[in-house]
Amino acid sequence: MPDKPSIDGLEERWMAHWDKQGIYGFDRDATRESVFSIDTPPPTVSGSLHVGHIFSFTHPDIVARFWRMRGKDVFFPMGWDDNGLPTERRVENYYGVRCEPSLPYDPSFTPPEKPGKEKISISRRNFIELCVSLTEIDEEIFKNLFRRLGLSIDWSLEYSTISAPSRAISQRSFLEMMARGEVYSAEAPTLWDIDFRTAVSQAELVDKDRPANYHRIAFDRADNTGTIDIDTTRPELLPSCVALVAHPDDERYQPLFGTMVVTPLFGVEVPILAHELADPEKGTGIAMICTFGDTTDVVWWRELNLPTRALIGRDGRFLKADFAAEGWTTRDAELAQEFYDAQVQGKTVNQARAAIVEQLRATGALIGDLREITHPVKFYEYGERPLEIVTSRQWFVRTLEHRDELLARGDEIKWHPDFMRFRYKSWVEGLNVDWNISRQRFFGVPFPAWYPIDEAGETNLDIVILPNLELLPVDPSSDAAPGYREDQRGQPGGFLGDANIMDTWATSSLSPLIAGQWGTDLFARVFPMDLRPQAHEIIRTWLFATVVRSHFEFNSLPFSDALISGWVLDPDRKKMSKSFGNVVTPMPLLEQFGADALRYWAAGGRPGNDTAFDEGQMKIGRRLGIKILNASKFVLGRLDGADIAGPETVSEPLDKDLLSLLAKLITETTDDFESYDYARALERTETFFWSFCDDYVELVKIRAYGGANEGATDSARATLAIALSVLQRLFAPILPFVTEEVWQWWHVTSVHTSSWPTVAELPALDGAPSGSLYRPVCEVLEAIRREKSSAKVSQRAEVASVSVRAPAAFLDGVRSGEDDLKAAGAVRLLTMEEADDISFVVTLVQE
RNA sequence: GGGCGCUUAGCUCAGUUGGUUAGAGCAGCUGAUUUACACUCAGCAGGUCGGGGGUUCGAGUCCCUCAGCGCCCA
Repeated sequence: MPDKPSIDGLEERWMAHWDKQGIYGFDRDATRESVFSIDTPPPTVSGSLHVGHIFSFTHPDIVARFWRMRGKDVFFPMGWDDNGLPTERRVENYYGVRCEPSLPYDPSFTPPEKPGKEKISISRRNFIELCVSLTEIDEEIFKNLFRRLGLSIDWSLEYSTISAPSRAISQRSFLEMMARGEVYSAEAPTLWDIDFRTAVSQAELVDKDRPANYHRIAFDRADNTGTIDIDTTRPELLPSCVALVAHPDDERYQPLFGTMVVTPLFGVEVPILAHELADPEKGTGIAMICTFGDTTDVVWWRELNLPTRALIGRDGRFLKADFAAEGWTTRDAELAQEFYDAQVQGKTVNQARAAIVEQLRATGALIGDLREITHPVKFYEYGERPLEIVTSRQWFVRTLEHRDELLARGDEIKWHPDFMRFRYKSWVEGLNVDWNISRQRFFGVPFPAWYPIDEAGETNLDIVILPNLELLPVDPSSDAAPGYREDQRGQPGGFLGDANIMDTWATSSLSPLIAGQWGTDLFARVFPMDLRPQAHEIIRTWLFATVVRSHFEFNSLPFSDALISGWVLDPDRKKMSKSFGNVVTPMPLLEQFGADALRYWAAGGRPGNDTAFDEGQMKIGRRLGIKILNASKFVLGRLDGADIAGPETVSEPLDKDLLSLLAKLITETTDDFESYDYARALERTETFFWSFCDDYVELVKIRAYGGANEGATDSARATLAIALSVLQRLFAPILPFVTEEVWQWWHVTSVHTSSWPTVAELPALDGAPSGSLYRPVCEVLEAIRREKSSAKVSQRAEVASVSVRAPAAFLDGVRSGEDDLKAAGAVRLLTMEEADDISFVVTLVQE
């Protein structure tokens, strides 16, 4: 025990010690019943580290530490989500490169020190190599932070979502879904980002409010009896128009249902149809359906069996169109073609809009002025331009037809806090397309699939060649299809590898399988997991996807409980995010306040509660740590090391009463931790601890030094020792470093592998109501202090007399601490008199 | 448009199933000072519990309603 204990430098010392002792290692022989398993969120390492990582990873660590002390074999792995578009973007910006799949591999390529003005095009393999090497560096930085924070991770269980084992598991799960018919490929309208040139899924959409203009356009009725006006924000899609639509109850349009109109400029005949999704309040109440302007168009197209006239290409420019083609009834195909070829084809959306609007105005089909509006537009979450919907071949997981089962799974989860179940429910209820898991990108898990090329050189996408499980992981763009030679790639009679990669969530949703090493004996020892800790913004992605995969693969939940952390808000209560520029980086904070102090702040964030970044709380946490050091030093200094007395030594009623309060604290905090209310447990423990230091320790200080009554001295010492031991352990899950420090002053093993305190280890209580003695004593002590404070004298100043008038029960309490009160308050005379009300008269010794 | 949260002291938040005079910490103010701790201790002050209505012997807590903030879904 040091003379001057210090809060600084504890992290380094104890981390090294824990590593050496391997105290957080998972017992590979543990049975499922004895295990508490955590499906740790694999952070996206290409994102920047911020204080939110401290916040949200502290929470599961507190839970892990609690259950470890409760005797569970805690399975607490760590993974890194490195595959996916965020990493690609980071590599592109970090090195100034761009992936160009048509380029050959350059084994001698080294990236420039600093990114140049122009992006360098490199091969897919070179690009992926950069992704791998950069994520390794990023992962090391994250790992350092998490170790410094004291997360009780078993680092031998570390994984990454792009590693070979992860790829093998991801591909295996895909193949099993194929075999069960849960995944399919189809040519379908696809949400498409024209900059990243990839499909995205519904879960990756965000609505952004954007200004737009309503254009009122007149369609001639086919029988020349007049015109129908529609409002649209996307007049450029006029050549893709396949119908007009109004609400079936809309009396204005009811007579027109089934009749035909003619599109302006292009002269294509389209029907007027009825559908509930048409909003009578919006514009003129009748809308044009184009293939495809938005997701509602897709619904109309599907449900009304409309033709496809998709004209926007994967680069966001208009494709070729043939107005004389079969299925198009065009009044003057030649005229339409001429205008389209000259003004629309090859143009971007904005260019085409300008040309079409100009022509509409010239022909008089544009009615009145444009009307400015602001409306929500769908974007890919990382995208800069609105999504388009293009037709492409993609892999889909069947979620829509399992909606009811998936909703039932959501009900089965124990959510902390409970109201988070609504996030899941409303998401599942709002699903409108199957889960698209294929991406036209580079750094991800490839689909284990090839397609045969016939003798004529045509690829047959309807025949999928799949590998055997023992070959996994495979890369169809470098591994030949089973039964083929590499030189048959792309040749007539040969094969073609599937060039797509999987969505990041398609792999990270297998985190329980990856961390649990599916296919080995470990898996059954940890699955289904006990806990999924995560942030609420990824309920619709990671949590939902994990439930889907586990439902299909095991017909079970992947975890029983979900612990949802809130956000870290800046002091102005705005969400911390890179784009706001209000992100706080954690390392300087760790250095300034220490890990325990940051954990203290994080522990104040109840499940689901957004929590303001607050250095004040960190200071308080640091102060608490210092107090624990000093209080421990004092109490342990009162005990002669060797003869720490057991519970049977506690003889004084006042001491027993204090311990009865401690028993209550143990019961309550244990309940709190079991129900994931670590914040409440901390609050109770902290309150008890400060009162213990300021009141109890002060009261028994003199007695504990030793005096005439040996039994009373031993009783005080034993009580101090018991309380200290319990308090150190109650704080341990939240403040692992300082509690380890003080624990090892009097124990040879770690506090983190000690057993959680129980009421049973305390002295048997006499059944007296908790605090009935201790509290009156504290009240008298307070009265004495108050008097000294208002007289502006030292707390050590002598008191001539204290007279207490109170009911008998209160006086019994005071009597139990009579000697302690006189010693602690420097009181010469303490008198008691029975009365109905409580009152004190404190008379100081006159100087 | 539907849903979910939140609104309590200057600030950050507790307040379990309705029950004495609504709590804590920080900040503020007044003091104390060397035998665990100035990285300390004691004390004081500070609130119409977002507004309105209702149920009840009794409402921060339950019901209705309005307002503001935040988020989720469409």
